Amino acid sequence: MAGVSQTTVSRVLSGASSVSTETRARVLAAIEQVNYAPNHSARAMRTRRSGTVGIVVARLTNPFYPELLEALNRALSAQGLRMILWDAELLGEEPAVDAIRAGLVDGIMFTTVVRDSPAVRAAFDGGAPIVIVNRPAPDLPCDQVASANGAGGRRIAKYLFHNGRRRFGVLVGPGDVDTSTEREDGFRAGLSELGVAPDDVVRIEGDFTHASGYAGLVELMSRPEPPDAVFCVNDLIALGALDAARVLGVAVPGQLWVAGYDNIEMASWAAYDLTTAEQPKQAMADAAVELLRARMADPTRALEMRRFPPVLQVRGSTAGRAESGAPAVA
Amino acid sequence: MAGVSQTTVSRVLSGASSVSTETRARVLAAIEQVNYAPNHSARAMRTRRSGTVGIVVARLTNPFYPELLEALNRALSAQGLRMILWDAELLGEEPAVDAIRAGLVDGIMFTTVVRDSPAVRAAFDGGAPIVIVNRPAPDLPCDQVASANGAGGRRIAKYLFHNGRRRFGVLVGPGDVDTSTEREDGFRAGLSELGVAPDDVVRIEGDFTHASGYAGLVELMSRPEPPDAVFCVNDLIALGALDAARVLGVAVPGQLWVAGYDNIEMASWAAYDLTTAEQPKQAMADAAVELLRARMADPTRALEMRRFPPVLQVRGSTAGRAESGAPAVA
DNA sequence: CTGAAAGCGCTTACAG
DNA sequence: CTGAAAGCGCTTACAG
Repeated sequence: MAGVSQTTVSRVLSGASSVSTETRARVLAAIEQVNYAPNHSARAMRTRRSGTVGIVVARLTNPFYPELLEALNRALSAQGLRMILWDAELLGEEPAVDAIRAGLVDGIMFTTVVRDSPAVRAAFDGGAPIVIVNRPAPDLPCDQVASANGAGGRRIAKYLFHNGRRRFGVLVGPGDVDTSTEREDGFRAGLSELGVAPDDVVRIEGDFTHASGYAGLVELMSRPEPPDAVFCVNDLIALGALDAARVLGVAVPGQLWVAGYDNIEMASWAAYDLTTAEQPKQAMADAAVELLRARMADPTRALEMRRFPPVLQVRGSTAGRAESGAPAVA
Repeated sequence: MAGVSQTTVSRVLSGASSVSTETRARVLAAIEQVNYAPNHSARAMRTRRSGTVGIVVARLTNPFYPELLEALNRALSAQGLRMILWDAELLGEEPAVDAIRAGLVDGIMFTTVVRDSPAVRAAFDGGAPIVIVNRPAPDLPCDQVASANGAGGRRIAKYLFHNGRRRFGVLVGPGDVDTSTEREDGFRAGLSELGVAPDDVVRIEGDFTHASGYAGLVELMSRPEPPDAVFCVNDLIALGALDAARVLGVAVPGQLWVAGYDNIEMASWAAYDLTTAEQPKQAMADAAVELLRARMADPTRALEMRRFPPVLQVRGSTAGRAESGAPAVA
């Protein structure tokens, strides 16, 4: 090399300790010349830090997830961290959990439902740095970031009612997924506070897909007294519902109002123009990274659950009617 | 531990060398009991294999990329590999290239335009295991996988012409991106072979977004002699164009036919029902992984460029007219 | 079939 | 400000 010890090279690379200006220059020149790059594994082995965070996703076909992924990538990059991606549908959550123990990643984030399993349970109980984003899981002991789903559902209920809607449909996801149940429960609670009878809220369970929303709306509209407003627990379902309305010839918003949840990019496109509860994805991603780093720094700190209030985006699928506008007659 | 040497443990873990049945059982039991997980960094340092592949993406907001990402993830998982994800828009391509030298990843795949830079150039010239997927880059020396864009464009041209279309618009991406120029050139070549005058093909340059397609169609339809068919070089542009048609009151397919390229999931939704050239994403992803592994195994093998012929998906945006149907009058 | 030893490429006390 | 030495946790010849 260029006349100095390994130690010194390490020092100029880390920048932590002091090195004479002249030596530093000499080392830098040598590095440049040899095109030297420090070995990641060796460094990770010594420091016990990989600089990498595991992200567990599923259903990338729901545009919400790529959008969240971009936000997470931005938040991680800002902290000099990188992400390794696992698809829970392909492999389950075991590989991610194992990766923590193997030192492959410093921590992981789940953006999906976390199925309980011995390995998963052991990781949580062992206090591994894990954050759950987007899907609240009250019974799992880890830091969490989620939308204030209940408040969001309630807000949409009030918005629809105050604008004259009286017969409601709600298109929900699988019965055991908290994002869906929280939004639905909030919605129903909001309506019930306004005096709407439970019978005037028709519920159809499906999954978080376009196809499910499509089928759900077809079913709703085939009822003797079809609803005049439908709340879909996510945007993808709502887009499916709007497509079904289009095919059935149901006028939106003339005959039916539709609202979603998430505010994915497509919700704003002319074909849909969907009123929806926006999740502040970047803020949520930033919070998730912050919580993960805090946990890594102090494994004993108290668990935190951060809820982000959604912002109502009013668009054409509810006639663009202002949230606080005077009640209109249906 | 359980009465054996480190060497023996390593052997039962790797499974390569022979270990007596009894010893193996004893080791396995101990591993189970201690909940032991081998350290990834140490292993990677010794074997000089990380088992990880870097994927460089951008514009996850174009649904084509999440779909490709899922396919890549599937192909990599099948080989026991994992992926680390970089967003080129956030960080450029340097981190990925550096990661190879640092041994963080065994190779990388670019799914985006690769901007030439000293570091990038050095990696390519050094014969690093790199595969470019989706975006052909003829001047970069590495294995590549791409759609047969020229053939795809030509095929759409013939399809439209043989079904009576005579005045054409083409909505293209940035002028320096090969996917766009190849598709456009194929389209124009196909029309020219059929005797269509270049003046009957109006070209509008934009980018690969919904907004760009929207604006492009508005411009096309404002011309004195608007086209009766528009080819969009990707689906996202086509969806924007269809939304513009909807807003302008231009009937599709009555007044205007629209075709895209990619066959993203949304192309099949009722709101759009878009005729498009499908890219066989899983086959392309499988090929990319195969090429990368072949390169890792033999750095001296000849460079390969694999082209995948697209499959025409005929839908409502071109009246669902069969590809080989008798010419209809416009 | 099994083990002792070397070494992968770093960082970090410990000395000077 | 700089260096020699130890050690992170594995795998892989080399012996037996």
